[in-house]
Amino acid sequence: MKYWLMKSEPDVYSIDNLHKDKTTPWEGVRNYQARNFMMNDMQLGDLVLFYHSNAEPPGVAGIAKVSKVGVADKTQFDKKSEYYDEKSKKEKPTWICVEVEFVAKFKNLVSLADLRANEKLADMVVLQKGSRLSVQPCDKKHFNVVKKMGGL
DNA sequence: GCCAACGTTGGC
DNA sequence: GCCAACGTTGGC
Repeated sequence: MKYWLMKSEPDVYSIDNLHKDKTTPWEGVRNYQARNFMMNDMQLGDLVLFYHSNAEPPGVAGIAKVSKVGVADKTQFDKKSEYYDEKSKKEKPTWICVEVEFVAKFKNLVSLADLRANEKLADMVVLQKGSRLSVQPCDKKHFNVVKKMGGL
């Protein structure tokens, strides 16, 4: 079982949206490194820190888990979508993602400042300089520290 | 709104 | 294959 951190802008899709929807396909990723993590490395049941980016304040809002793998991102075939990719073929979609399922919402958001203040998290990927990747691996020990900070 | 970091594109 | 130009991410 692996652990991950996935970023979403709460104005677009927040932990509350996921709570309401129960599950959601993680569509719209158009970065190969992020896609490859979803396509090659994620497995059913992997746990995910749900991170609110471009938020006030930014931080980890809760936990989700991988509930389906090998999901073709349907926005790549939707001409009206900003994520439309004319080069992608239906028989062999370029953009494969996963479906995630709501697990829990933190009582209190664990802000980026909180993460930075915890020395146990010093080498966590999301805290490294220039770490823009929207899907990134997370150490089990970091996951557990953040989970505890979130009150779970 | 600014800007650092980093990915992508395209000319050569 | 190099690299400059450009675009995007995302914190501040």
